[in-house]
Amino acid sequence: MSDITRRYSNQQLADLFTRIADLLEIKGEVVYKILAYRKAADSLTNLGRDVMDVWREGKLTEIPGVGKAIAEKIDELITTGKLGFLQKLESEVPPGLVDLLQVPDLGPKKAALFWKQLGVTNLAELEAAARAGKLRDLPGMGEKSEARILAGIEALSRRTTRTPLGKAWPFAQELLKLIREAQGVQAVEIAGSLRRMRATVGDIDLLAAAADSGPAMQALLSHPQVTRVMSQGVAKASVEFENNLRAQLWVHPPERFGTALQYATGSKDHNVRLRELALKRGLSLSDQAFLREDGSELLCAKEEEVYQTLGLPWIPPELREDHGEIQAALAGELPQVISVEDILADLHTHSTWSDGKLSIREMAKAARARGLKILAITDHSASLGVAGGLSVDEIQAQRAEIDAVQSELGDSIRLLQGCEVEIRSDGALDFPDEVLASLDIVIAALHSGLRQPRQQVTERMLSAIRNPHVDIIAHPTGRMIPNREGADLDIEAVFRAAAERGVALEINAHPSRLDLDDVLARRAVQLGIPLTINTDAHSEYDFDMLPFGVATARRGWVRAADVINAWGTDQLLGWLSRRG
DNA sequence: GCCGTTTTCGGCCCGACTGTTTTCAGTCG
Repeated sequence: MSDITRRYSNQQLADLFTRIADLLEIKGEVVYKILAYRKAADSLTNLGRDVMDVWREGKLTEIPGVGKAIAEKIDELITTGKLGFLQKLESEVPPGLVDLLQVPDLGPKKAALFWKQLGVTNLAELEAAARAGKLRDLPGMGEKSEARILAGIEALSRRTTRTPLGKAWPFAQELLKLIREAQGVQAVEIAGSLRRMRATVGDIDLLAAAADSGPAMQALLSHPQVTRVMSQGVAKASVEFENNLRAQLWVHPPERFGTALQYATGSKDHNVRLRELALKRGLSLSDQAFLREDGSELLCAKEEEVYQTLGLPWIPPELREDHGEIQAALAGELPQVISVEDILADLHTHSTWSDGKLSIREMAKAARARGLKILAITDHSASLGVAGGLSVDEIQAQRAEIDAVQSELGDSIRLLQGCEVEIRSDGALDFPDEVLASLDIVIAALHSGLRQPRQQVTERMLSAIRNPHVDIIAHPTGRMIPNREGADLDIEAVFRAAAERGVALEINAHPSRLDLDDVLARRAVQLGIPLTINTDAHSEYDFDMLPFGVATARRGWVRAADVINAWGTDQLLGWLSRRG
């Protein structure tokens, strides 16, 4: 085997193959080759393992969607740091053209048209050509199309990235309420990536059931914050809001709601698989209905009926990514994924002792009101000065207050004293072992030095995991959505150490973290690592972020048995006391 | 370019909407 010239992350490789797909598409290559590159890119993003490890094992072609040709390209990249195929492609198709594909309503055919007819090679040149009125005279173009592209370019500069789940969800609830109240609306549901609970969403997809689509459509279009109506038909409309969010509403008759909801929920790849399955059964599946070979329709009012018709159990939306869920469902091996009701404890919360907004008593009451049986107060340790970290003396004083609140609240909820202890930049923990030993639960976390080199930051994490008093690693990668990537951890090494020591890794439920993410959570489960889903609550409101963490776990195929705070009280307390 | 209860070649999903067109191509999800 040749040596490594350059290390690539899964995402870097995925981005390169996406780029190849974009360039090939503009070039006019056959669609299935393009789809193959996109499939490989998606597969790499969702692999859950470091592709470098897979390469080292010589098992690249075992990655779904990676065959001989793409494996050779990955190998060439790693061993030489370059890819001849891509270099040649970029000499044939100006690389700046891929940016054009970001413009709404502008796809590869038009990008090629502007390039070949007008010599446009990047976004700036396209904008200039549009302003000069040069687009409208091209074949298939007109004044409206030109204006649309210009507006799209401007929208692009306004737009940031995808919208975090935590921002899109409450706004969608507001829209849902509005549409539900419209006349004749029998049902309305969130669909798309938001229903699948992806960490970020491109837009908000909504689906309503009504015999007459008019009132539901009108309800959306008349929302006071709508700044632009992007399309508007009988069955579908899409709009943009002041906050730059976009929403899309489909309205279908109630008797067709099942197929429509299934269709609108996606993912696209999941739907493609379902349609393939339908064809094998002599049925054609669309958002409207199943079509039999004799031309008659089979309608589904409920989504369950769509799956039933295909011989499948209903598949939870969070699993619908074509990441093996259909094969698992066919084999009767779909996991019973965890639900919010399974969570009986919150093991990572803060009080006014550090940077929380509520006292221990208030936190305990808020947790109890939400049905939790156990609450761990885990304030920050001293070196996290910005968060008012506690000194050793303060930690000891805090115990008395926790005991007092415990005796006041009796058996209604069990309080644990813990700490979110800082993993210092040299890898040492913030408190001496005897202090950690006195606590009921110890969470270790990185908050600083996240940009350290891979080996250094990984070593810090490993030394924390190896400390016998550490029970949980909070938000392991330290990513912040949408702005900060996680630390450059050798996550496989972290997983190995956690599996060996039985240390639980957290899925932090806050929508700005969701860390571990779905992909890593799934890998952790495969390795038998205990997980924990916590809110990291700093206020009462934060407790309500739990569903985001649970959804992330569901996306990672996590079952209740994999999550220590979904265990029974005795089992969890037993686990903690055995760890010491 | 990938893949295999259709198996080493020949397949690889479906419809709405828009703007351009007089019947369709491009884009999107």
